[in-house]
Amino acid sequence: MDAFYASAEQAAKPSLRGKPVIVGGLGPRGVVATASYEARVFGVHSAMAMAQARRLCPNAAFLIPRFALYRKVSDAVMALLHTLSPLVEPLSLDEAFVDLEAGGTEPTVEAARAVAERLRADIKAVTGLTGSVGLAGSKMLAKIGSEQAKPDGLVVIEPGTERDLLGPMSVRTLPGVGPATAETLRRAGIHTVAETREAGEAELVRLLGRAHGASLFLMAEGRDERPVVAERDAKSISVEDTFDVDLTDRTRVQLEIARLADRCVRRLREAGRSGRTVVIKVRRYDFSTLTRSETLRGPTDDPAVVREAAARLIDGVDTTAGVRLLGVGVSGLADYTQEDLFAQAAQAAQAAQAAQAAQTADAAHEAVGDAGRPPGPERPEPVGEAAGEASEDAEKPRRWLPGSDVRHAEYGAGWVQGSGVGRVTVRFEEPWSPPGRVRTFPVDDPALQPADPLPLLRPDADAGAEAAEVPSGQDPESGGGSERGPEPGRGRGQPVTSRP
DNA sequence: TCTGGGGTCCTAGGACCC
DNA sequence: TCTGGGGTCCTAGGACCC
Repeated sequence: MDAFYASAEQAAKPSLRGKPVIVGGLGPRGVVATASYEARVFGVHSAMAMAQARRLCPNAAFLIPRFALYRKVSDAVMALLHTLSPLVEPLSLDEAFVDLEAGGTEPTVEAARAVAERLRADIKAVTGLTGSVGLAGSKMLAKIGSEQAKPDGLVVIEPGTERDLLGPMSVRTLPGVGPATAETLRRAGIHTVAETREAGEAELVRLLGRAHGASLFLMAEGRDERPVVAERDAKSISVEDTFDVDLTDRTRVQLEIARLADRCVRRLREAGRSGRTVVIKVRRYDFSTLTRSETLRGPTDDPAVVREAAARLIDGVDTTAGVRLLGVGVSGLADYTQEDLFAQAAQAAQAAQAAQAAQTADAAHEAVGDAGRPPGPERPEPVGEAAGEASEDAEKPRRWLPGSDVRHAEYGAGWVQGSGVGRVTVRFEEPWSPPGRVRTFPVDDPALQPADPLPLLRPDADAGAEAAEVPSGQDPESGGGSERGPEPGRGRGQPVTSRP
């Protein structure tokens, strides 16, 4: 998808079409997630500090990301991809590899091009947004092609042309070559893909290490045999927060670590997983970053266990000079749910009894190591306890973040344009309306309420029975990630979501 | 008013084991 | 009693990607 978040915002907010839009963190330490093409003209790009983006392009619209919307659009696009092949490898919300051969597309440039053009039309019809396609014989070249195709284009890299195409390009074009690798290569006089190739595998391995050097050499030659792999299981789950102001108070640091641990476990449980290694991450005032980890005897999804491990780990870290970021993660994931862990705990207890009996009989023999132990929870707890569910703050003051959806009792759907000094400014428009007008309210105006994102395309009465069957009464707590829009992709022009 | 958040993979040293 | 050669696991850090 082209400038995905920014394009989705422009599609949702008619007044922003054709204008610079910058989506990202709006706090003092925010960075740009996506800049619209109009904003890129001013030099704004992803990962730039938001402060710098504001200097470069002060008249842009600055918006927080609305992931619930992006996820719905993404689901719709991914569903279209799955109609082409069972082998779809998502890289992020807005990008995926598709193995067309595995989907039965005739292996000719003409057939592949036809499939891709139809896909691009379908994406436009279903989401209202544009996407770009790279077609090639490998993942690396397909990706390079799709970047050349942006925005709203299609590029085919024909077999046999790969080496000539890559030769003059910057080595940064190759996947896996970032700032550090590029600098190492630059010092060795290597700037282009052709020079990388000429350096030879042995030299690249000497410069970059075994794995990196060897894979870079293959890529530089245009050789990339990596298969398209559908739905890989996550290997770790983590959460982290950067604070607007550095934390120095030790008790506050401990409190935040405990909160992060709970959030991390909540996500772990939502995924139906448990993990064995707990990691904390600390970024200090000077941006130096360290991690500390502890591996438990068995996987857990118990918030108390993760909280306690994280607390032990932060105990060993000096934070007196101030920390700007804290994180908690879990790796060594297993597919166990809490119920499974229970069954296992019971089994482990039985096994331990048996082992003890055997050991008593066998006392003179060599000791039994931990390796023989079946995995079990570090500390089993009743399933129903739900210790992770922190009590919600009942009366949090409402925060009106720019870009977020609202509904006014009288004026209808709109979005927050800005807020301050007790007032909030709302623009009332819908994705299918003309640009709307702005009104200002007191921040605590009861007529103004947060709302769910509207679909990007107007729900169409002619969309047919399928759309009509979508359950009405969209639930107000959508956006939690579990909700999925109605299945798209079965008919052209069907909206991503449907509302009553 | 410098530098988010969520991931993956690789390297390297030490412990430990056979 | 001058002391090899694997292999795995754990920890920590770093590069890279979107």
